[in-house]
Amino acid sequence: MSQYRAVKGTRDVFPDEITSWNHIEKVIHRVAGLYGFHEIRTPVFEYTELFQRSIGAATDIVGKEMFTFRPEEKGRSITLRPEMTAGVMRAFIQGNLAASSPIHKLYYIAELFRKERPQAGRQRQFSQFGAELIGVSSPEAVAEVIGLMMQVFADLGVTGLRLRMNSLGDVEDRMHYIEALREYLEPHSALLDEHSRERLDKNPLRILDSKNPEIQAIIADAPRLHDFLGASAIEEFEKVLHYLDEKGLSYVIDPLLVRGLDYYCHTAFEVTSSELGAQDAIGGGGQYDGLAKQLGCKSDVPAVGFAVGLERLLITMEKQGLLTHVKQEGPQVYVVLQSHELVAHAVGICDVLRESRIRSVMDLAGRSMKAQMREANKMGASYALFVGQDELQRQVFGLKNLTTSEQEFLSIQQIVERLESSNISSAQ
RNA sequence: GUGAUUGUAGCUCAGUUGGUUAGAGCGCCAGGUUGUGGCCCUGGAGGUCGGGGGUUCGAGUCCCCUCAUUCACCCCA
Repeated sequence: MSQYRAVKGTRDVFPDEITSWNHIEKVIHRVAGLYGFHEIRTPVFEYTELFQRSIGAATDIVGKEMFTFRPEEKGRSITLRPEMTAGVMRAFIQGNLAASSPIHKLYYIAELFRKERPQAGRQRQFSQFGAELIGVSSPEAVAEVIGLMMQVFADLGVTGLRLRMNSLGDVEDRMHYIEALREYLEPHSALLDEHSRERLDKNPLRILDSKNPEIQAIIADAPRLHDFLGASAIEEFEKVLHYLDEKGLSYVIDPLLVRGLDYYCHTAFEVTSSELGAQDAIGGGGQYDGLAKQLGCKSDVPAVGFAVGLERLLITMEKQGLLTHVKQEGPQVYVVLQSHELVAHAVGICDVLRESRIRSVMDLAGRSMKAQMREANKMGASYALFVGQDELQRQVFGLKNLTTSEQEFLSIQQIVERLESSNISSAQ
């Protein structure tokens, strides 16, 4: 056991798993492009106030889950990003993107950090793919964003997901509701657990999605958020649902769905996977029409977005057997040396092959031919190319097809031609 | 932050009521005649049994502490 381990809640991704990641990322880039979204990258850390102001100082994320530090003793406090929306919005405002176009469609694949106790599907460093549509948050825009997210799942072959929808109304609706909820809960406060009691004045909405059955019983008779929504909010929400119907996306309306970030309003949604255990949210998002202004933007900038947990997506896909076919590509040629003294010739041959874009490897460890053949086989090489005294003298080398076991003797030039043509056919 | 769980070779795990040089499978390395893989066979390397203390004639096996893991609460993607 090594003295040095990866930090708690972090992990290494080794080459055999990278192929799965590449596969997922490729689909994300393709689908995002299909919907006209452009990639954005922002710094991994931001000034701490950005998150306090956007996510909400009373939220758990900001309250106790952030990696915060002060690089200079008297300098400003900095935080490793616990989510992406705040940073993207900050960049949007700072870069004055609004000046170039009223609408911006951005997406990202990014590493995030949250100081939580690690558990299945929950790491301290994790990655999300997400999209932010900034400038409009009409029902069409909301539906497009949800459509993008669901199509990524669909294109990856993921099944059995549950999409839950809710409307939080506008800020005023919400204020009224929070008051009513607080009024209802106050008399029950003795029955609430410690967490919920604390939230009662800080963030009462969060009590709604508590997993504690006793609290759920109390919540059952609580006033409903839906009854506090204005007519326009209801109308908008129904339009969103209509678009989802049109797209053939199935969903359930969950009046208790509340998201943990303060900036959400109107439509909120979450996708859960039954393959996941306790941490079953694979993606979620909603509208955040007020965020830009909260961050100092002069004009109102409505927006919608979502984020998908890539580790959770990966776990789900693994459980559904969607990654077994994604394998690392083996080399086309494994150059087998008769003896290690000929190593310089093998280097030269590899150079020639690689110049012709033929993926080739050779043994660098000086192993026996048998070991080299075994490795070639294990790597999934298509051909073995034998280099020995005879070959070098005659300048004709044995090329063995490792699937058919057929072997022929060819010059390097002929070998290059042979493999280049197989390159072309495999590319098609 | 709280609770529980586990911690023996690179990986997955066995290790009987505490008793001699700690095992298996897979993987790795080398062989199975003269320059050639996938199957099979043989051999080999590799572990201060997470770390520290204690009980005992004797501890991988019991006790305490510590570190780490995993799962759940919580939170969220």
